Amino acid sequence: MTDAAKKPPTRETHLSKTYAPVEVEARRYEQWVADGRFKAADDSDREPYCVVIPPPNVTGQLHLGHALNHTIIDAAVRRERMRGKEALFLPGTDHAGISTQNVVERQLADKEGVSRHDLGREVFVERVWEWKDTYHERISSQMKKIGDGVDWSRERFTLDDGLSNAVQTIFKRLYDEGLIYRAERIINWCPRCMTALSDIEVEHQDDAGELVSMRYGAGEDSIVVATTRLETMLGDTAVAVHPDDERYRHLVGTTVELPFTGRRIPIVADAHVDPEFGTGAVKVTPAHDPNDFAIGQRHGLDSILIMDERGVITAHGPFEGLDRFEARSAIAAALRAEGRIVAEQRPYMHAVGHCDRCDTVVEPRLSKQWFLKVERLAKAAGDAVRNGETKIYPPEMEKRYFSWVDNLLDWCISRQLWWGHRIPIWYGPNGEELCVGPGEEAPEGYTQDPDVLDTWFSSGLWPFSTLGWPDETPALEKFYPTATLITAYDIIMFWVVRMMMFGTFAMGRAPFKEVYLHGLIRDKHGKKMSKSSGNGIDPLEVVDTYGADALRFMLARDAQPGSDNTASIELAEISRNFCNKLWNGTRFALMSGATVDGGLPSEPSLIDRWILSRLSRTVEAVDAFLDDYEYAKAMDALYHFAWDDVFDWYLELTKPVLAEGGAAADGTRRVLGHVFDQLLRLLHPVIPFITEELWLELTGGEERGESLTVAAWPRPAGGDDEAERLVAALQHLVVEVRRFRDGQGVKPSQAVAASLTGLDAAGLADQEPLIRSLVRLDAPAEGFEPTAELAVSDQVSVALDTSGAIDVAAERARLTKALKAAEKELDGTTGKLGNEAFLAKAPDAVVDKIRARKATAEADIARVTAQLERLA
RNA sequence: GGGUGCUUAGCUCAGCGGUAGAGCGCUGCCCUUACAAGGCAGAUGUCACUGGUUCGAACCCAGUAGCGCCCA
Repeated sequence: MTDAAKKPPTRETHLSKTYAPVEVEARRYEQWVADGRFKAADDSDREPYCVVIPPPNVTGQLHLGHALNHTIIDAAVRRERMRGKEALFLPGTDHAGISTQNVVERQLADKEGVSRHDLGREVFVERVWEWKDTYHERISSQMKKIGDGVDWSRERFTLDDGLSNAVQTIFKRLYDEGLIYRAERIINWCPRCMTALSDIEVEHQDDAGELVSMRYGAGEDSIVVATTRLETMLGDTAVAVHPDDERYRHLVGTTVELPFTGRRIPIVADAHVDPEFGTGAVKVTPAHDPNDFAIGQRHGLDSILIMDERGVITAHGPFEGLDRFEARSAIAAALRAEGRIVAEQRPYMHAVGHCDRCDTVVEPRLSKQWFLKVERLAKAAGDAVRNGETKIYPPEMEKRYFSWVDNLLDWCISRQLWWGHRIPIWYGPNGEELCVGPGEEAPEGYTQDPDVLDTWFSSGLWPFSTLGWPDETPALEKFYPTATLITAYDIIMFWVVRMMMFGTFAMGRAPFKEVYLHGLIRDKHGKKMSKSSGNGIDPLEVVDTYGADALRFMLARDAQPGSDNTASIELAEISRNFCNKLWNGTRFALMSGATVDGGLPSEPSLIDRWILSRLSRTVEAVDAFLDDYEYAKAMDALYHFAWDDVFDWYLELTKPVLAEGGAAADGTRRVLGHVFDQLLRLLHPVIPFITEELWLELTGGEERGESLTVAAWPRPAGGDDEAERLVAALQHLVVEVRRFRDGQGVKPSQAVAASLTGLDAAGLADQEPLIRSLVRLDAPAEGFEPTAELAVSDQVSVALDTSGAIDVAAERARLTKALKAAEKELDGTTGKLGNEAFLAKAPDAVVDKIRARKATAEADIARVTAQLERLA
């Protein structure tokens, strides 16, 4: 035998002693992009797998919620790429109309002291584009840092030419089908953003206001109404009561004088009035309240706007020029002076709508706006899920989806902004209205509607506009409908429903086969993370400190369908530790001569069979979990396989074998190489950087232009029950001996003479040298006199000479405890088996199991009792 | 007010009808040349409460309380 065959070949590695992510990550990402690893082809024969990114706001920055979202998407796409699909993670950003315009306006005001009106529309929009270009770079670099494997050549922006064309195209189609119309309605108006909002851009918060009851008119014919928005009384055009309300029946049809205005307003009967609320009489302000508007329509009442677009009172009279909240107090004072205030309830908690962009109290306001008629579109969007065309994960989220799609009201799509897609409607000199499609021109003398469309109108087209629609592009042909949409559940109504509506309308097919809705990120106290509450964790800081892989692993190992994620910096540290363990485990395997050359041995040893079986079971589990978006469970399975099976046991078990050298060592080195090869593949979708670095080192594939990004995803090779059973017995034996040694205060490094009996019967005879090596048991020398005997199982026992007095008390305490546990088990099982009803009704399998447990308990009691007696 | 979800070890969460689990934290021992960002061993629970169904309930049903989310 040559020296080379005898000694395990060790390998030089240039892997550092601890894992240094920052150095590895930037280099790897650049290489992947340079090698086109994330580029998808439109013309391949591979099955398509496409996920479009939920477009972040182009002028924003990524927070942990994005990091979670991107991790899940990226892991899904990377896995499918490894499974041989034509995988496309399609990136892009949206223009975020209101918030971007707000930010730029604020900056102009602060730095230059000018408003957008000073600059004019054209110049202002140019300035926003400059702003966009600057911030776009920030988003892209953040995505690169967290490892998003996107096809950068396909990146889109909601305001780019192609997507603008898509917006104009669908607008025209919807308009021509009568699904887009202009109407005067009560809409949500933000007096600060000075634009209309859709219903879902209004956030309701419970605010402490006041409920004021006041008397209109005087004497017999007077009536008391209550309101939280006192200032709107200037626009009242009626008082309404329920038609069956006896208290007011005599007043219906009469009029009452409205204070300050000199107007007489009618008292009308309307069945929608709740006679239980307040006095049962309500003031009616059709121009400033949706319910009042409906009453106004039914009774032919006037609508009087009393404020301008900034919320300043315009009604003639003493309150003109006051802000709406100043007017509220001024009117209260004036009413009080006239003795009209009947009651005041303060504080009065009630839901108040706020602008979700700037938190200003929203003013319901009569206004002429463009609307999308949603009934038909929403029906199709709902049906796509009902008939299984699109499957929602987790299924509980369907309820949330249906509750939106089935109760949708017409969508106000016009915004009084300059940053966005301008509405393609032109008005003629004689009041003509013309919708201009792509490539068409409005006639001379026409002027375009000044408003732009809601940002969500363009993001609703995202799954097909980004693939080239309305052109029939190869990309659209290949990748639509996309495989899955992955996004947080709080965006169902904003985005998911709208893409489903537009997708079914424009394409005739729903845009996704599956929708996976993940949770939100909260801090460790369960609070939603936000900048304002100061509990936000910046994902880029985590990347700089612990690495992108640690960030991704942290997020993925906590991602359970249907529940929110808790994040804290400690969790990132735990994940970093896992990466470091993986690094060192692989480094050790390499130094031990792990190799992927030569294939697996034809007759693997018991421990090799065992780890291959564990590997196969792990592959099966991981696949099943990932197919159901069970990331937390998949990560848990991998974590335990890696750390418990591979690092804690297998590496230790191979040490003596490899030190011995020879044919056995040669086989083990190949199994070792295979196990790490497969483990790194399994982990790659979630922690791509470190796995790529290690895998290339293991396989030497870099010179051959290989990459883990396109390596084949593992397949289960089959379990080995016998090997698992035998190694479990071996582990049990090892743990028992260690526990005994520990209890006796024997140092781990101290060798102890011992004889082992019964290994044959346990099927572990061949493993004796391995066992001795693991727990430092020397062969008994001549004149061996054991001082203690350990009954490890029915079959195996270990006699040891601990070279000194046995700590009888410690051992007795331990055995007594074991005895008590066994007795409790015996009691429980005996009780069950003595129960006629249990024997009669429980399934046979359960009864058998209880019988087996009883037998085990009895054997344990006998064994432990004997040992206790021997100790005495 | 209407929906909806949650309550399991100190913390974050799995388990969802047949021996209560994981990670972190905690205790003791160990710098055993892969890793102290580590190793070995160990302790830890009236599974929110009250009833019910069942041979058997953390798990199913009903109610109560607390917390959260969505919508008005």
